[in-house]
Amino acid sequence: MNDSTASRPANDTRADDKNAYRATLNLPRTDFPMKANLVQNEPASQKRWEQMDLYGALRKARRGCERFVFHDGPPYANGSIHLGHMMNKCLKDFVVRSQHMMGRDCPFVPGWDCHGLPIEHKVMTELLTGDKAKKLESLPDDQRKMAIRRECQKYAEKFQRHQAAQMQRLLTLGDYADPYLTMKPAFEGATLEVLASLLEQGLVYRALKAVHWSVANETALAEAELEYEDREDLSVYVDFEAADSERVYDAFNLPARADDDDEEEVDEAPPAARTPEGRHDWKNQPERVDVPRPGVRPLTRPSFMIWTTTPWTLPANLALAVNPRFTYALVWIDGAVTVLAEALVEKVTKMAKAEQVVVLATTSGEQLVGMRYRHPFRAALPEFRAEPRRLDTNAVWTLVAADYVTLEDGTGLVHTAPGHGAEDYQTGLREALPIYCPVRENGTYDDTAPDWLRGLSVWEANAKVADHLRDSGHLYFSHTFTHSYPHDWRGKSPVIFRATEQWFVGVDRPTRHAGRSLRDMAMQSIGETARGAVDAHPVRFVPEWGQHRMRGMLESRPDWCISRQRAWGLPIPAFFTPEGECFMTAASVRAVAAAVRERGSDAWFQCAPAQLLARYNPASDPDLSPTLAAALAGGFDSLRKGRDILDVWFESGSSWNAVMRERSEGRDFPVELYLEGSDQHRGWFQTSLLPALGMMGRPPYKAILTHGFMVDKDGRKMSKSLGNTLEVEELLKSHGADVCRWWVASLAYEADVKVDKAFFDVAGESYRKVRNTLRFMLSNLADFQPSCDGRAGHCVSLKSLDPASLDAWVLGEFDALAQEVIESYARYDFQRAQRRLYDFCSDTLSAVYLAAVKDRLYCDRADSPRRRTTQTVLFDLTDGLCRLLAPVLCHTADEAFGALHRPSPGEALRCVHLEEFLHGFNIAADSLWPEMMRLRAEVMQAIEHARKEQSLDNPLDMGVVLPADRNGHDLGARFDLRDLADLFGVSRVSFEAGLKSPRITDLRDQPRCDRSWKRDGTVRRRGDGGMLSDRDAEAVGVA
RNA sequence: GGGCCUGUAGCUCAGUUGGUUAGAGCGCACCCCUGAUAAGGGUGAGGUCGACCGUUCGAAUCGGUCCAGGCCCA
Repeated sequence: MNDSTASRPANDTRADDKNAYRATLNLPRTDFPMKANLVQNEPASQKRWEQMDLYGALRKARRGCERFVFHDGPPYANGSIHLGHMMNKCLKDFVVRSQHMMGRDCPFVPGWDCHGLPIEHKVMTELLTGDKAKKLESLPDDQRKMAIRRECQKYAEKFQRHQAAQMQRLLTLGDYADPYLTMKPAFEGATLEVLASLLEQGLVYRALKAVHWSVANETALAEAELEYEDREDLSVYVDFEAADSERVYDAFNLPARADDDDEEEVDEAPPAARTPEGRHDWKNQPERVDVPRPGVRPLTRPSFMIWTTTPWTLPANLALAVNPRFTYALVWIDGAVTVLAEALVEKVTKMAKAEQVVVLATTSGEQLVGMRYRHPFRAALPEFRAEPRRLDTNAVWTLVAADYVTLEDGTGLVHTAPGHGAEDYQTGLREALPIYCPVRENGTYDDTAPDWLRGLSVWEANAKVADHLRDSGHLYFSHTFTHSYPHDWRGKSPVIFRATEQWFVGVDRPTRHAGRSLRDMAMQSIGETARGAVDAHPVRFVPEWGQHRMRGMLESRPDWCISRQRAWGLPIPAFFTPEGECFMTAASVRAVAAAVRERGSDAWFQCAPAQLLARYNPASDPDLSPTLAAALAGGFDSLRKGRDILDVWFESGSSWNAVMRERSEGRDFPVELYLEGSDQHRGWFQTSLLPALGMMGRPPYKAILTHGFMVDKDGRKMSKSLGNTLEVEELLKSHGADVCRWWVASLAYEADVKVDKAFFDVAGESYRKVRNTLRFMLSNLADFQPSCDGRAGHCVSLKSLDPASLDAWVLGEFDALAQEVIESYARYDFQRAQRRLYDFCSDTLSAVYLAAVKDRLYCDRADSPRRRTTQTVLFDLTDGLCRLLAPVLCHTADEAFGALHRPSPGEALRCVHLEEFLHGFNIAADSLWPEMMRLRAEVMQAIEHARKEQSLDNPLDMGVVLPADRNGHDLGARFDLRDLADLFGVSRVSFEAGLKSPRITDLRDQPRCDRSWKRDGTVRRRGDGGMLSDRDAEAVGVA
């Protein structure tokens, strides 16, 4: 039993040999290695947890407990995980594991975003570089799309598996056996059901939107499918005549002509003749016009000059944009009066080689807003189709304000065609202009264009329009020039901007929820007070400023365009009658959703309309218009399937329905928490919020937690081109998952996070400190048998612990630690938890408690009550500490936990992840301990002083005399002097009344114990010939 | 250009409602131990709190401007 007495010093004659009694000590030993070897050992933990089905076991163990439902935002199934994923997944795992350890039932289903352009783009690039391109082109549309879709699916599956493996290598816990994938049939069906619900409420509509359009391929293109190449184009400067000359001159503050009695109007003649280059040929005019003087109102009609490199878009011109903050000049240029930005007058007139330029007046752009003008070759507007939004045809052909107008090029007035430009489109929406596009899919003008352009292609139209403008006197100047222009990445053909029919979710339309709009509901749900009532339980934002961010975005967001013209995605199940009428009702979508649940979204491309609508009955569809009802009466055979697919954001934004509600039969809605990067305020947080509000009337989450982005050590963004990125795989290979997790836990994640290789070395250092602390405790429990399951063991009841003892002190410290760490986990303040845990290991344990109890652990008789008490404390501390560390250091905590609870033969290894937190031991430490610890700091300084002044190096050569009372505290009577000596690392301690501060005494003339090396005053020569203190003599068994 | 956010010792972070000489840890320097040893312990030096202006008896903290950086837009 007591093996320390088994052997005696081999050569007890050499009393000065410091190692004489070494063999009689209870020195630490353990199999828990100092070197973690995480890279080798973590996969073993991973395998162990898989074999015991840790996730399933937890589900079972927590069944019926309070539920904490946490929902994963799906990363895109493309490439390897990067640092951002690593942080995100670690943070999520801290939540999952800490909630479990708080005793909650916390299911977690990892998910992947599988559809969408990036995958389709990658796959198409591969298909096109191979020799399959020709074959693909020759296939009918549905078959071609199926061929692409099959490749995309393989690609998505491959990278989903790849990323899942990487995330598991990060030791994250979740239902990896059954993740959610947005391309799974059940998910797709559930997404369509969300769409049906919005459709049912009239929130989904079809309208025009300007998009990049490939004329050659007759398809819309995404930004990623564009390549910019140089192209030569015709650049034109065009005069748009003002409709009301006097109003323009008023805006420039030119005094009215009081001397003209007859209120002579300005010249109504057409603009002056032009030179072949388009300049005004004022010298050759029959009646020469005098040059007006500055400040005097001219008699000629003024024009607004614009510049464009796409003359073919001029037929669709509906407005001119000015920047309200710029100064505009009224300029006489060779016989004509024109308005353009003051700063550009010189540039423009020099370029056109103008001969006579006089600035007559200036005014601010703001003054020009609202002015009307005449279109240079259209007298009247075409009929505009009724749109599901308000149109203001009075706004057509007026000057509007736009802050994107710059002074870099052109004239400071921007030709605006809402059907042919992104900014133009936005301006059009804002000003309630029609989205007018007279260009057909094949790039030719339709019948609404002027007759001299009808049927012409836009590329031919450029010159024609310029000629027409020149002939009519509206062309000021033209020249060809080369610029970078978007081209179709496949055909390399130039792309145009063209308004097309798209599907939208309207955010300002009344829903069935008390008639409130999605926008109003969204504002209320995030606790926004400005618009009226606040939700009883608004979404909680961590950190709080997330609410500000979301508010700003919700306030200004336009309707949501949910359609894309691609192959790899979930089709929008709209049909078209032969007459071109669109057919898509809630009931028809639900019928298609049923088919999709069975066959996947491939069904759309593989089945005939009649099959897709097998579960649809027009007779019982309340949403069917009379004309549609008539069209469908004869069956579905004549229907054509729509070619749009859903925005992938709509799919991931429906995951609360497709994953959480479906898997829990509706119970898990709303979920507790969404946790993503701050970019998701516009992304997933919002695209989840709107559909959920529409369908369920409330947000899908109770709280939103956001984290910042990874930047390099200088605070710059990380990018491959800057070469400042780090690979997760390499970090895992060089440091292991636990060190990476430890690092993530240490972050102030709400702001941007600086990353550098060196930071992981630092994290590794502090990890080792924690690990060594655990190791040291384990190594002093090698001979300790905890009492459990009724078996006899060495545990000592801690109930009777002296509150002034070191043991009571450290247990009190643990209680405070546990409380704070658990609270921090609950608040998602992992940084605080990590810090407290580190400080506890490094300071409370390693530097103070363990250093102090070392002597009794090594030198006391192995089964002395004092040693066994301390071992009991060590055991409990290690147990409690492993649990607190487990959510972060999931491998190391489990490894240490296993080493602590050594299983008997045939017994299963205990897993810390199935345990719960220990909230503390309820041991009250003496209230004088804080004072004693302050005293300790002073003793340390005094010791340091003694080293320098008295050349006393070894603290065991010192004694400490303490003030018996301090600040009214009677210290002398309470504490165990041996505890205090150990606490200071000296040989002995005494108290002295009236002393102000600690005093160091020199004990070098006192005998030293050969075994404990202490000079405690009881050391004398013993029966075995050695110099031993009383305690050590007893431990060795000599008198 | 707009919205939101960040900026405290070389590095990572604390600093409660504005109130004494601004605190930790890492790193660094010096020292101790050699019975936690590719460990452990002690002491110490480091900051005009991004810059400037203002409010106040008093500002890292409140207000304004600017600079640098990030996310999302344009």
